[in-house]
Amino acid sequence: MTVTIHDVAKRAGVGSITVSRVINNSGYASEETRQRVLEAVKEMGYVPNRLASSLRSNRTNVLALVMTDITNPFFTVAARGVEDVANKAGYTVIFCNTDEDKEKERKYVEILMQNRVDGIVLVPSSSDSESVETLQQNGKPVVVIDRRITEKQVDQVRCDSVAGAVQLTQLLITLGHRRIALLNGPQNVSTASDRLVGFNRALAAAGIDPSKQVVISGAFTRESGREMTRQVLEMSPRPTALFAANNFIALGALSALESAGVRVPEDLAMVTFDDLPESLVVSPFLTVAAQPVYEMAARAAEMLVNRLAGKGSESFEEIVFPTQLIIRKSSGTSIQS
Amino acid sequence: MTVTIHDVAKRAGVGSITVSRVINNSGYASEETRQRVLEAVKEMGYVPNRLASSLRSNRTNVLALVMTDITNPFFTVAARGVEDVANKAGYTVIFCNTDEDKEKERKYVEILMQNRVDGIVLVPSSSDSESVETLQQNGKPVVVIDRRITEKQVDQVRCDSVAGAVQLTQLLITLGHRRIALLNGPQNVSTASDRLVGFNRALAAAGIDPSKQVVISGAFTRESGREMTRQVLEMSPRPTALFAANNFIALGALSALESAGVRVPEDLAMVTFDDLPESLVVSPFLTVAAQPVYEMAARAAEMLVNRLAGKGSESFEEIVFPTQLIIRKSSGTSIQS
DNA sequence: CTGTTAGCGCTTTCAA
DNA sequence: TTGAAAGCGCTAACAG
Repeated sequence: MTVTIHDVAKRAGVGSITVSRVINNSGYASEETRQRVLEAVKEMGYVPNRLASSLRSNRTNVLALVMTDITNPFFTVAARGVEDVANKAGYTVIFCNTDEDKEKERKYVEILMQNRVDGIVLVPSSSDSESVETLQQNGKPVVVIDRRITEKQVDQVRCDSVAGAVQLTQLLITLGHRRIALLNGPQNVSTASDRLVGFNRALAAAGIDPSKQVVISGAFTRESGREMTRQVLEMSPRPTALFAANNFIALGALSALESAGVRVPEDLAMVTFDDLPESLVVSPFLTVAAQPVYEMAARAAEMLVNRLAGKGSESFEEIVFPTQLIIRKSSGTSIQS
Repeated sequence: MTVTIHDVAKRAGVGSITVSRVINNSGYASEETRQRVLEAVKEMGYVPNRLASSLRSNRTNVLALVMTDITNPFFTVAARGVEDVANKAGYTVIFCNTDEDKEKERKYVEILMQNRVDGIVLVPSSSDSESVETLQQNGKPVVVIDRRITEKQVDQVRCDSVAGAVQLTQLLITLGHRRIALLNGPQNVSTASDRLVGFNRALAAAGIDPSKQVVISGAFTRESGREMTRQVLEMSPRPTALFAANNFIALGALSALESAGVRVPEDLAMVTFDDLPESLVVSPFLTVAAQPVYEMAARAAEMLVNRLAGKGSESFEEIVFPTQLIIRKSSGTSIQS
């Protein structure tokens, strides 16, 4: 029924291992033999069976990127970063969405291990994710990206969320703001907790009591951003500035503010983490701490590829990229307080 | 080294086939045996090898979505539609980006066949894509989505681009526009050619000579949208309305218009195909012909899953969804011509 | 430069 | 309800 390597071998009048060598460009083969084999392959419409090949060789040449939500432009850019590097190194990439759900993450990791992917780039759904442990126990190289994981020996690539939050907060303070609301992500995600740390640090350094500021913890979603913003708008005195912990929260905030007729930055200043990709924005307006997502993802993929090639460093690497402060209109100008 | 099914079998004191049955919930197994097997599985940290399983059973339980660009929100929504349905049916989904490149598409299809995925949802990079033929020759079920393919017997799911373009064009005509510029995608993609057909049809029906209208063919990208818009702005007499053939072209147009200080809709009216996902838009502004992307993708996945379950219809199905005209501000009000 | 042998880990087939 | 034997298609290891 299906054409196998043996059929091709017979047709070409060679041994099947020779066909294997020609197909995979491994080992020697005389030019003449090579031609005959390739011809037979074409004539018979032979499609190598990677399942068999991988079973035997113990390599699939497949990597996986486990992330929270491909719907977020942040991650779709990350996906391209991983894919580009991986493809160049001869790997195919599989993408998985965990929706910030620990159980979904566990399931995907299980499936990936069953399918014997060679390595994994992981955006852990929460700080106490057990995926790294599971994977390492099974001898699968992992690189954790974007978020920290508690007490784990593992390769990591991420941005300096603390420093980025400090920059954004300092900017607002410099502009005269003394009541700033932080619309944050879930506490159990390191990017959220780190941004809170940076927020507090900048406030304290400026002699402002952090405990008197408004900090709301929600989800990294637009809907949550709207909801948190509504809460802020009902406060009195109302904060004069908003610090959104990621792009989706910022979009939700903008939408809620517009509904309420609150102008940015005239009535309320705003800053946020994560820039939106140029392709999706008509005219950039938000003051942001931008993360070099593509580079981070590409770097993570490189580390993985290197480990698989036996070229990785002995110890685990931890790479922290700086954020870039981009000041635009949403943060406004100095205010009188 | 690795724990195999035999190791588990030995530990549980049963035959390996029994372990297989318990793991896959196939065939009979007494409750006692089942418990002993599951215990052994857990104790030994056994991870079934799907490569071996698939090699033997000739099923991978993996589907693939081959699309042009996951960076486009249109496709990220489509991805979720396929994934949700597929997961529910017990399949994992692999995503591939072709970047509208025929060669890349060919390569991915090749890899997917080598990996013996069970079926494929395909957004063909161009109307003359040969992927369908290749896949069908290898007995792989395919469902073509979003775009038509010339002269092919294959399951298809898409939107009625002609009717959508007619609606958008009619709206502009009704508002008094007589000089409309169509910023289109590449000619060899059916959604582009169909939208041109609808555009012309609506004009002709209104007694306007289509051949006197401005039609530019570019790519479905933001950069191309900018470039085409610049061309339009230099024309004299300048068109009074813009018809963008997809969301990225529209975003590029908006950006170019803003740079040029041209206001929408006051100075120039605008309509476009494809709505942007709610999560990415602060306040919807564009008048669009919206496509039910998620539903289309889900339907395509269903067809595929059904075929694989032997429940598909005898003949090939062709499902065409209607577009939904959503009138917002960008199309403006009636003008005097 | 080429081939033989064996076996990767699982499930199908048949038998009990 | 359970098991033994065979083999899916390929490549590692060795030999020539």
